[in-house]
Amino acid sequence: MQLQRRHTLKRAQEFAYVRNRGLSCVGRYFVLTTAPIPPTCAAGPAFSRFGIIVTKRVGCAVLRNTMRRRVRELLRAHGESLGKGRYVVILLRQAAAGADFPALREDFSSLLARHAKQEQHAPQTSC
RNA sequence: GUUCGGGUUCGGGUGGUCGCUGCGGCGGGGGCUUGCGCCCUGCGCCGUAGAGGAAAGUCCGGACAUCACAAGGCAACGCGCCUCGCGAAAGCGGGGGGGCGACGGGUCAAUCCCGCCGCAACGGAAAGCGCCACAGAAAACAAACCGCCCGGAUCUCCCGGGUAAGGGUGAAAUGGUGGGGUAAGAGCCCACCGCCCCGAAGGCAACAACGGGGGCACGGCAAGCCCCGCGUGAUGCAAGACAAACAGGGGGAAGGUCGCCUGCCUGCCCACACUCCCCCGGGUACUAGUUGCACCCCGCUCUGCGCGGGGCACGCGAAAGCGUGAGAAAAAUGACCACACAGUCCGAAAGGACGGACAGAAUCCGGCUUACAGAACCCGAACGGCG
RNA sequence: GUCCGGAUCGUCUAGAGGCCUAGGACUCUCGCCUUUCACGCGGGCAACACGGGUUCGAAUCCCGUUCCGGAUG
Repeated sequence: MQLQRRHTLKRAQEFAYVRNRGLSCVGRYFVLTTAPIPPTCAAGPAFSRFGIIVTKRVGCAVLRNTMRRRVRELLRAHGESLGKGRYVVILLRQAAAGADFPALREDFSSLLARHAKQEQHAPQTSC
């Protein structure tokens, strides 16, 4: 799937919305949180929007850039299974520092499966 | 050839598939227009460009911008041997001078001299103030604890005087060695060395061969205050410029006062409400607008960052010349695969495994500092081999 | 991004070149007191972020590094 500028979350309000309202799922390297797109958003739910959080405790700037790019690549390859019309926030944990791409991919796909299961059981949260 | 030290350059390569951001073209969509057409775009395709030597730390210096305009003084801050070169400046480099430290040698010995190597923010301590703990008799300007010598005495012990050679303390103690001299001593006198002053060959200069004079005083710290010389207005692209909408109201300040080059003062200028401050209220398009801002200037122009000319920087090259010129904005420059090339580990070998140093542009440029695997080249030193 | 400031026991701090082998309070710990606990009394452990330089001598002065914090739309 595509991952252009319009597919990214930008404002602090949007990140706070996902953290307050969304369902989260913790893996070895990531914390995945998703929420339905808010009705106040003027844009249609034609696509999902993603935000990646890489804090300073992950490492120096070069390492943070590399990890963020690997997560972007994961989303580009596997992000479609999260469905459309959602806000998605992915937080990199400290253990992810220096993890290579196959390990990240394995953890991410298992996290996606668990997240889909959780989504089925949980009722749709009211906005 | 090996090792060590210093310097310069480079600091991962080639190809493929998929992807991201900027720009351009074509198409799509939207808006305006009767229309030609113009504008916008969070869309698609194609083309093209896309992290560093330190991009880092933010330690210096500039460009640029604003503070209405330019000026002087004080304060504050920075720099500080001489000379040459580069540079806008900061700074960098070459050479030299004196200084300090280690080593070796000279010498009876030394704080002295010579050689060699290394180091440094290296103006001034006889302009002034301050500090120099402990120890020591005494720590900065004069003094004398133990001693030594002379004289006296109530004669081991005390008193007066002379002395600064010896002892001990300290980071630092009133020039050093030898000789003369003396009651004992002392630059008291002499020789050599050192030091200070004057002159001076030489040197662009810092400096200084050498000569004369002086018995010799002037301890250290200025990365303590300070003095001398030179320099600096302040604030920083979140500087600033442009554009939309709206609605203003109330209170206060000072009459030579507010503001002003924003640490202080003077001077000058402007205003006398159109100033400044406070409070209440209103507006805010754009996913925080556009620009500054991504080589620059000029010309042509089919209006396309297209062409031409000139200039700047960098790279390649012997030269002529050729090539290149990131520009994001919750922030692109990536992921994977293959092949060679370095590197580490295991192994006798074949081979196998691991796996790319330090590190990510944010207005730009020049330096400084810090981090750094490895490669190439050059210079110097030591050791060894061959001729 | 730009511009500033700071670092001392586990915590909060004192310190302005020698009195510092760094003081105080809380904490911790040992003992005393008490039938026991608390309070109190006495003792102990425990720090100058790191690396250079100036100086006879540095927590203090200077330079660099590391870490932490603040202001600014």
